[in-house]
Amino acid sequence: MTKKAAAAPVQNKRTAVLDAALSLFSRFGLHGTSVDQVAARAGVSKSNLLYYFANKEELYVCVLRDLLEVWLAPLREFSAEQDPQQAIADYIRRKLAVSRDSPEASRLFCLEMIQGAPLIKDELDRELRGIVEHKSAVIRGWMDAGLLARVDPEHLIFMIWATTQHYADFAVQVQALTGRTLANPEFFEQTVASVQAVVLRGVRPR
Amino acid sequence: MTKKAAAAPVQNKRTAVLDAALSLFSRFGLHGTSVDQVAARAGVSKSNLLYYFANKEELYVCVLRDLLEVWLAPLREFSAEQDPQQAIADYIRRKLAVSRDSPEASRLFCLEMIQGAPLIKDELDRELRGIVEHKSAVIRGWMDAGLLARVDPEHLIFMIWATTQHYADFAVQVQALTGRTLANPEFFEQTVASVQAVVLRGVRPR
DNA sequence: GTCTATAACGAGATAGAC
DNA sequence: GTCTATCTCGTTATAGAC
Repeated sequence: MTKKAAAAPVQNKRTAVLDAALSLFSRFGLHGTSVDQVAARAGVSKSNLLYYFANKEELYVCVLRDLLEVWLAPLREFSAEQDPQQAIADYIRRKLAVSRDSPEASRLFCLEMIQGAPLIKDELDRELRGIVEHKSAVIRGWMDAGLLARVDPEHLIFMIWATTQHYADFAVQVQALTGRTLANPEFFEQTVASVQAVVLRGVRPR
Repeated sequence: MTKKAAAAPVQNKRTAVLDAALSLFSRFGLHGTSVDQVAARAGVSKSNLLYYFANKEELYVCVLRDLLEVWLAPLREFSAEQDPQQAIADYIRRKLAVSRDSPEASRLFCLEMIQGAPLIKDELDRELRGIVEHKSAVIRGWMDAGLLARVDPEHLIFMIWATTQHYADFAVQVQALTGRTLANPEFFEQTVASVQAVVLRGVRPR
């Protein structure tokens, strides 16, 4: 109890710093963001921040690690027990919800990927590869059973990833062209429906 | 003639610098790249580079301007005179060809978008908005004529953009998961076929 | 047009008092 | 744990000779 009471403020500070860091790194990148800026936004001093995180890069990696979990969660839920059409529809909705609720995480993930993901490449290779292979096998099973039209599962997965992330990563462009973002509930539902419609028709068996 | 002979080397240097800059900016971003690095890669001295470009930001904006043209070209070609299925199939192929041939341009474009495109937002608003509205109208016309299933044209365009760019922007991830990139001719054709298949079936009228 | 030298600044990181 | 002060280095940009 006493331990928890003492540790809580520390955790709060760490969290505040991580939140501030995500927000700034996702907009300006690692090199475009100064430790000072992160500290200011988190409401701590620079040297205090550097007491919690040994250096800037360690902070960055911590942010990325948290990120990876958010990014992977919807894929982990993708289930083999469901009806295939329903599983895909649900996955699209969940992924779009992530783009709506954690656009900064999505953008930083994208930034990191573009730069070759030097800091999380190993983890990505290990973690993601296994999950994707598993989910691809599930999709392939559905196709074998005649429940889905035959398309390369990897390309199908890429298409869903790319399309759903686009609304977070290119939010500025989407906003410029449609006047809206996923934060608008009506636009969110319209987007879910459109993406689901094209993808589901695209894999519906003849 | 004499003028051209004198101007050519200068143009070559400018071009070399712009090429080097694109390559580095697209990997490390504006702040992650030093003028020194760009100069070294272009084979000129730093101060010489700063003779051609007043400062780093001007160089960056020049790179972005060239980029925008590459990025917009396939969309401009998107024609209303064609058969809709063929027009969409061609557009997907051309866009994937850009991802294969100019992955750095695609990545820098994405980087810039994520950061809110502060430097080219105005141009983007003007240029892109007009084209997209025009192409959307064409697609809507096809739908009205019963040649395509009814989907929101903007979302359809986003889906094609996102999916085709993904192979450039997330090349590292694609490589990690499939072992290949668009540089592989076989993989390129397989990708074109998969994306076309899903999208075209997705918009095929009932 | 091209180079060397250097000014001027910003940012990451550390030292040490409290 | 938190602060102030400071060290140190990399980088942009300029000055000025050739």
